[in-house]
Amino acid sequence: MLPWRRFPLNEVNFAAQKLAFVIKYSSLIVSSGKIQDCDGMGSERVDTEGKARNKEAKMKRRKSDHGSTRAGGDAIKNNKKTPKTREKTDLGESHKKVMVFKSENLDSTISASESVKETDDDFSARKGPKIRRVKDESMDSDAIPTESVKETDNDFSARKGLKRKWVQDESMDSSVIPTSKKIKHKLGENSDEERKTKKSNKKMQKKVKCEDSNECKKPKRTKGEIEEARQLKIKKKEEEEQSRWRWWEEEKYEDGVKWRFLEHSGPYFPPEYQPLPDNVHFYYDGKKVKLSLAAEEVALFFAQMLDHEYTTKKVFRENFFKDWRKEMTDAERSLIQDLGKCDFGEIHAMHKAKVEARKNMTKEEKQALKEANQKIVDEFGYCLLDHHRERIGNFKIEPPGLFRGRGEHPKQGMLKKRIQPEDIIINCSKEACIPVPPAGHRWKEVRHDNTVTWLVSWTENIQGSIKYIMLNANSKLKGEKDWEKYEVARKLKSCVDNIRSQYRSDLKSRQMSTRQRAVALYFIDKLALRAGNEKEEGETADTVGCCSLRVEHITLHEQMDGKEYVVEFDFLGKDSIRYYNKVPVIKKVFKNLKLFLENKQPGDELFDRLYTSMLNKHLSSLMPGLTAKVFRTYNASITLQEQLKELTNKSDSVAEKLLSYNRANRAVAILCNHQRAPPKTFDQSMATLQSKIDARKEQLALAKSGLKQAKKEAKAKGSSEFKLQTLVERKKAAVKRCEEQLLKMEIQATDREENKQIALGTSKLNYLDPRISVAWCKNMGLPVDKIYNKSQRDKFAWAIDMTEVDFEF
DNA sequence: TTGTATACTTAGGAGCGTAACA
DNA sequence: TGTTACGCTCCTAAGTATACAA
Repeated sequence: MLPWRRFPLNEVNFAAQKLAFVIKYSSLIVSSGKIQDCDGMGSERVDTEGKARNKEAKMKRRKSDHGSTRAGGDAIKNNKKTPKTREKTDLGESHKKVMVFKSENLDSTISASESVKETDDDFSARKGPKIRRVKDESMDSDAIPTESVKETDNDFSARKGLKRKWVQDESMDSSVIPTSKKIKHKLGENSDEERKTKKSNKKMQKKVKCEDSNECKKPKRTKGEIEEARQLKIKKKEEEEQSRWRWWEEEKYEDGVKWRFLEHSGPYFPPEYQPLPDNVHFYYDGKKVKLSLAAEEVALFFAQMLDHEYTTKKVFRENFFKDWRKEMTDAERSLIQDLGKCDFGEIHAMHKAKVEARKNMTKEEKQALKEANQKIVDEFGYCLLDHHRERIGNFKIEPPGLFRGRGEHPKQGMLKKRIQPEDIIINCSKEACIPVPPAGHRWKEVRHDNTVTWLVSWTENIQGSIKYIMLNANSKLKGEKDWEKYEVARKLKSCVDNIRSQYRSDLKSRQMSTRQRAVALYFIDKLALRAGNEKEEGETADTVGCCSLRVEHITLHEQMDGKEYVVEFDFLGKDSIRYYNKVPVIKKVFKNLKLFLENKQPGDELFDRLYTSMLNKHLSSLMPGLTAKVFRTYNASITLQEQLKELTNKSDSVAEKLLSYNRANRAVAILCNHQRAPPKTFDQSMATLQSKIDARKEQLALAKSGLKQAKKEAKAKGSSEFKLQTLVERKKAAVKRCEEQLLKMEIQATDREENKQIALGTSKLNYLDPRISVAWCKNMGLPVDKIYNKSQRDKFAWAIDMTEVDFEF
């Protein structure tokens, strides 16, 4: 049976869930929908007072906890501070029994002999005075034997260890580096030209379309021309391959040094604001008002967004109006007091017309625009890093506009100010040509720091955070980091069993903070949750990760859906994406969670004695370089590898193999909760596809009855009738064709439905060791470009080049 | 020791171009 | 030939992790 057949159309809504059953960690199903609008759930549940209280209490505890380590453990503090909790720590009869961990999945790491006993004594010890004498040894780095972290020959760190002392290459001298072309900053220079061209072209546009439609047509290419183009493509590919910097064959610099020579053209600034044309007006309270340039520009930002839901949100409108008024003159400010009385209609219409015009540009206009953009890329889009020309990822300064935070962001609608050269810090080599600032301007600073990878930085005004211009994903600096990331994750593979044993035994630690750490680690490992750093309140949307989970985010069920000890998670994670999951956990985790919840309000922190910094410090003591994030990479990659093994056969067709690859990828995306908003036209396109399927089914039925009829006639008139025999053959072929088309459509429908809310790209680009995919392609006899597009192949060039068929993550 | 700054990765959406299809 | 769906690129927000200064 083909894999897709496992999910017939009428069950596709459950496809993602079903798919999750084939994942090793069967409890990882995320059966949620995505929250587009954080309705009551978030805001109702958020007990802001509780959060503030929480934070303060946590801070105090942080101080006392540090002290308590010396004083004999935080259990004492716990007793002092929360007597009620202490009274309620009787975990019942079950703790008198010997507990044996279920031997499945993650749990399998604990053997029967390792099963943990937890008796009332343990708890009374935690409660009683004895604890005062108990030294906290749980943080002892010896807990995991260092021998367990073995390095293999191909280990990255081993490679690091073999570091060759960097010999100053004479050719790196700035005098030898070809001087970059004269760097010229054209603050908005292009836009004028473009606008003029567009204007004149616009007039001609319809004429050209009607009169010269024949000229616009591409002349049909001859066979020779097609072959020539093919050869050219191959040649280009070869050239590209030859000119590729094979940095993975070179030695790394000493720690911290990122480059020896760096030269670039600086950032590309967005065009200056162009005032509204005379026939476009803003109205306040029904009266025409001519705004100052600064106020007009901000009004345009708002008008441009009128079709977006953002502009209907109270917070967005209030923030916008507040910031807009700051840009107004005194007179404007005293006049414009109510956003509801503002009429941006004409400005909005002008913007829409511009968008429409851009869509309707002629081929020539589009080509001219493309060339102009290419020119900008050529000038600003590359830098010289050591000997090599590297592509820059984001060389354009972010244009001003209204801040679009995700979810219920308290700062949405605020004005994102225009960045000036005076805000910009340039980073390049001392020997390099320093980029020239736009005429009449100067840079904030020029520095020469080769321990960082950024070329340009500035501080944005919304959150006060620093923005950077860095290299493209296919660059050495990014690739090397990526490789290193996967090597650390691979290293975790060799010691994950020990780490799991450790946190399992920590589940019955006498120290509350150690228990909390153990439960958090259990979640991070089992569910691939993010660490959950602390966030400044009121600065961002109310989202959480593992360590910042609050009481309101989990519900405990002793029994649920026929399973024991189920934890129901419901919270907003990164980007305000909802995480909803019902997970059976081991009894010890469940009991601990019960304990952590005691005497807490919904807005209180679940892990009130845990910080990501503590957690990571502990993890790095278990394995160098280990942080919470590494578990996500490790579990994602190992899941892909296992799923590929499970789902694919060498005898499968190419289509089947690719479907299996996507399914394995999808399993990881579900694990990591990578969701996307269903495409706007999803229902419509599914309906269209379904009607096509129905039509095809009818067609098939007709074809089948036609075939039956033809066979009947042929039989009646005898097999010698040649014409009738041909007709039968033709009908047979029609039926076959119909069936194949139907099959194809059904696969398409299933695949589309399964992918409705799942984003595969994020895991593919950030979590899946590319060497697994490359080795799989080699094993399956598939070209890598079946699974990686051009830019992905560039990003993973190191993996494509070095991976052998027998690679194991 | 703790808060803050900094550097970097991870993330989903918008918009555009193009392949597939009727 | 026109329409539609989808893949790709760009954009920038939102995380993680750590270095550093008070």
